[in-house]
Amino acid sequence: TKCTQTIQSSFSLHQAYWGKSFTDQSADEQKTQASARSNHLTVLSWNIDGLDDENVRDRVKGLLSHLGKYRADVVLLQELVPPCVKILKNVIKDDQFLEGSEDGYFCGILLRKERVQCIQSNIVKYPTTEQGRNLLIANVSFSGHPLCIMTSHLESCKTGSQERLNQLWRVWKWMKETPEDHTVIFGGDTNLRDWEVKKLGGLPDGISDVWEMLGQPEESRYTWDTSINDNNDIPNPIRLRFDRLFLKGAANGAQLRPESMTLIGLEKLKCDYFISDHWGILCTFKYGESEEQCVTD
Amino acid sequence: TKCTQTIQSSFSLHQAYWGKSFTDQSADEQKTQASARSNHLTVLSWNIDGLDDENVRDRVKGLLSHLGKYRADVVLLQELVPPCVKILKNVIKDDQFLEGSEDGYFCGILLRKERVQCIQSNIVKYPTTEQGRNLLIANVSFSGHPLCIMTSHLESCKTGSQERLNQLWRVWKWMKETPEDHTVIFGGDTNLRDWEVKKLGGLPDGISDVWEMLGQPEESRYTWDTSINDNNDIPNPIRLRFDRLFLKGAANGAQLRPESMTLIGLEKLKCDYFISDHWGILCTFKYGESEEQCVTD
DNA sequence: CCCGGGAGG
DNA sequence: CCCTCCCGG
Repeated sequence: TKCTQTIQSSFSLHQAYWGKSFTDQSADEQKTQASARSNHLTVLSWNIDGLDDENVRDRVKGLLSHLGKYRADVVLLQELVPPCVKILKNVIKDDQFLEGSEDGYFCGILLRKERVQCIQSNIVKYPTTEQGRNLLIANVSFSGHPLCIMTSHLESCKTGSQERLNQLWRVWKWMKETPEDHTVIFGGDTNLRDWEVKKLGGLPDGISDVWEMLGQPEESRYTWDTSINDNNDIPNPIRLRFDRLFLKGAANGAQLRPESMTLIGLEKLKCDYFISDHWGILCTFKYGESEEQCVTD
Repeated sequence: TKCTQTIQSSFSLHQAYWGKSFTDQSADEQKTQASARSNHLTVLSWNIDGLDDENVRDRVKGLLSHLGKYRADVVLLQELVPPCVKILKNVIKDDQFLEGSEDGYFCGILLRKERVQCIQSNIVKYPTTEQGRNLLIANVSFSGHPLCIMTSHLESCKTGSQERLNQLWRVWKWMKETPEDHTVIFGGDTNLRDWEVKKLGGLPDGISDVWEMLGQPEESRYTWDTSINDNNDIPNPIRLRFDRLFLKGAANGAQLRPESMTLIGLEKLKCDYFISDHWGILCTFKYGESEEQCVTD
């Protein structure tokens, strides 16, 4: 019976990812079609709270449902833990997996192989992290466009402010130093407070906050929100924009522009728990004409 | 016997102040002589930690010994509490007492009547204090010179930084607005960190830090020093210059200049405790020729 | 009246 | 992984 349970469980996890679990098939097909268009790129970033041991199986299943539903071209995960990675690899066969570490908790990048080809990947250490954080980078090709994908989980907690800003500075440095023919997308759990970015003098020239580019939509502002999410049993309503995407455009050629940003993971599981204490960010981008071409047209 | 004890205790307190308790009589006489010279002014500022209930009687006795030893013309005390005030008033008969409040803990000014005549006193509220702090002011006459004496205990703790700087700003404002024929001396527990003064752009024009005027003597730098003072059972060595004196010179006439600054209360009592967690500051000033007169001489 | 860590809301 | 309070170092 133990074996049967495992198979059934495994089956339900595969089913969660591969289908039959969502009723609105037409919406799924629309999304798949959007994603499949070669000038559209979808990116999903999510801190999945692998350090929380509550309701792990239900939560992983919920995660797989969302990954299967949206089939993002690029998935950026934070707080992965080895058991979770094992399950994801077992279920998801059409993605390439990059991981920031092998033990503890760490970031990961999932690339849909038929859409995004990895050229090179890189793990950058934060020399003064006290929480084992690092920066995970993938240089990829998407529809012939060179793209640099980055993710990280910056130092946590209010007390980690100084180190977090050190790390953010390093992320921005890497973005700036990426060859200028590459579009650069960073997505991750920055743990940033707005005043911290101000303290650094705002975003560097050439680097934009994707949420700001989209006009600061209120409904996708707070990615960590204890007024709704009670996974952490925090009684006070606190809402913060911890999870962010940064974009640096390529110097020439087609320009990648954000089209939409949606928060996911907002619904409770049957176990009365959310998939994570963070919402996920689903973001769509489109390659359009470059600025130069627009002007000369 | 209870009555007898009280009389004996009271006697020992009087003795602590009035004499027979210090062996180096010659040093005392020197100090008394210095103080008695009409162009010399002595100021003592001390946070006596009235909120600490340990060894109260021994500590008050120690305080009285120091007050009796130095007989400062002006004594500025912080963290006075009513029982302590009662004792001081009972023992010290030749001083005028000004108090910032009647309950809780508060500042006080003691003026040697035969040397310093109080013209007017004033209590200035800090509108946003969360710790009941205020500014106590005395306009006095010393050897015919108009003098404004101020003391305060600015908002405590690192977290009180913003409020503390509001209060400091207010102190400086009152110093600046004192009639220009008055010399102004502020002394008290400022709880300041050096970076906070920097944040305010340094000292205002016309106001000086007396410790700086004396060339920043290292031996009287730290008035709160857990590397020596273990009253608070803090194992880490932390040294801060919380207690400060500010001086604004008079616009004309004789100029008051600091001559020396000494920390007091550095010795442990028999009960293996210090009088306070702060050292006291004993400062001597001298009236000299005004700058104008120096130049024209 | 320092600082950091742990518990509880 | 919010905040505040309390305690110990």
